Amino acid sequence: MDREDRDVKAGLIEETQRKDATRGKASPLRLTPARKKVQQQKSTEEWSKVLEEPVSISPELSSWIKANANELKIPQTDRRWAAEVVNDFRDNLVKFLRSSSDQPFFQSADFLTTGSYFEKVKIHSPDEFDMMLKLQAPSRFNMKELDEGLFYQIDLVRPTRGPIQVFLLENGLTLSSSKILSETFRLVRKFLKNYKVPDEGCRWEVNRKKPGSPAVTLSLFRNDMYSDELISLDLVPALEVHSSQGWPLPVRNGPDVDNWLGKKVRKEITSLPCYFVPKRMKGRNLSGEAKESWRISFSHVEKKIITSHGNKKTCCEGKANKCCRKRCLMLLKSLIEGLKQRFPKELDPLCSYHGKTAFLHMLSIRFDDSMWALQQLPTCFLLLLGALEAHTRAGVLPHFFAPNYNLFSATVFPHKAMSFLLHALEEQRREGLPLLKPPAPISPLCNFVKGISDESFSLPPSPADSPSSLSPSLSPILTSSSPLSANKLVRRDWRESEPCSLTTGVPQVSALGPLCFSDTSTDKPSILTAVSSLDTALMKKLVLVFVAAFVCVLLCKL
DNA sequence: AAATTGCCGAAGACG
DNA sequence: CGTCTTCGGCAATT
Repeated sequence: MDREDRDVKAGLIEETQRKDATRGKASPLRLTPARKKVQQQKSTEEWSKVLEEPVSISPELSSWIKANANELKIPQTDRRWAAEVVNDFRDNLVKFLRSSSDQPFFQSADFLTTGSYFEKVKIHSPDEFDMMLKLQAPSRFNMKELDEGLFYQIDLVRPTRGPIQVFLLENGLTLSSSKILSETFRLVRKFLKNYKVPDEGCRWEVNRKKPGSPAVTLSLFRNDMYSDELISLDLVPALEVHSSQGWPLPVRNGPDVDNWLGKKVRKEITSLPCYFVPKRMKGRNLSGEAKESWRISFSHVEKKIITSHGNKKTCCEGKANKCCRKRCLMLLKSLIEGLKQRFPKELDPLCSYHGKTAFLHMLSIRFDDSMWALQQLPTCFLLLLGALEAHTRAGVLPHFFAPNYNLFSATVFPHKAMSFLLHALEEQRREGLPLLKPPAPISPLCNFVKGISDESFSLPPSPADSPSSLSPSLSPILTSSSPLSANKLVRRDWRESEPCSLTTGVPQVSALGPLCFSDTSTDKPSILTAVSSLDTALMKKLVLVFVAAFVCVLLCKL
């Protein structure tokens, strides 16, 4: 531990020296355009704090962060099975849409894979997938800004008789986001009627439409009667506006990446097409057009710049140049998930995109690869966390591509939630980041269960084998009390029973939750996994209750 | 011209 | 640590 700490400190000093010596000019944190831009966006003092205050970091905290960073990867057995199921769905849906004369506008559809799984920053388990269903725009559009560069009304430049016609409002020009979305729902449902999942033990279900969501969300279940969601897949129809038309005016300049990725890359980025997803603006009493608003999407660009994130070409080439950028984002996502899991109601407006946005801003400011050396992961992560804290404190988090849009504005992120988040973040920092959660204190019971399922069902390497290896880790042991996440499986249940977690809050679970999932199927592997997960769940509950009772007794005696 | 093939980089697994 | 493998992405090819 001492050694590690020395390494970290040595790394820090080294970095400082290099910065001062080899880049004789001003420190990047002072005078660069990026810095100036940020200063315009938010208070100077906040950023000075975030970026210049030396981060003091205890050896314990350092190794805690490192240990957690190693717990984020997704196991290959799970990944393999999930990839097979998801890819098969995708390929067949595309085939279906192309051959579907029923809806000509969707015949040109193609997939664009986005989101954290495909950015290789998905953590813990391949249980969430995001895909955009690209829809080719047949002609030119007027993109009328509705809200700070993020929401638009989309009108055809002139009337058309093309297949897009059925998705226009009465004026014959305005493209209706709700009509496109409902049609996507209809087509997906129609597709599923005749679609067979490669793993016969499973089925896809279309979730109910959520107001304001641009996605058709599908859940993969095992065929047991009370099965839990194994995979959630977001399918978002995305209108592709051809690159020849350029990005809409409010975002025309592209993101602030000149120092980090270079002007040339920014040009390349803005010459890509842009996409619009059928997302309604938030707010009551919207006008007719505002109800049909579209949100501009940069998922494809985000994916590009996260996968090729280096300031120099050599970043992450070979072992010596490995950087810790992605690991930092993964850690931040993990913390955000942890916070949301513990405070589902209070932190409902918080999502991983806030973390991603803070991350992107951070990359554009701390642009040099040497600042992200792998050994400096704890420092870098704490800086990133500090940046999120600063954004929270200021109530300002500009969208990375539409900087006039504040993701932390009170209309989308209520003050109450904002100050709760600030408190929660400060508390996490104070307490040494307990919600990053421990490096698998894997309970013996867990191993025992896993051992059983692995050994007694070492089926031949067939589709049937994979789910049984996936299920134990995905089993629904505790479910959150939040209605939003109630149907979402909650993994790494032991987090709830960590001693440290008891200091920050009572686990928000129903003590009888697992009983609801008791399962009476005839399928062998699923019986096993259901029962074993029930066992672990009950055991953990019992332990928790026992500990609580013990504490009570102690307190009473005092 | 839809579908197959091969190549490469990223990252997990394993010794 | 280094090596092997898998997956995703791309484009050439048939």
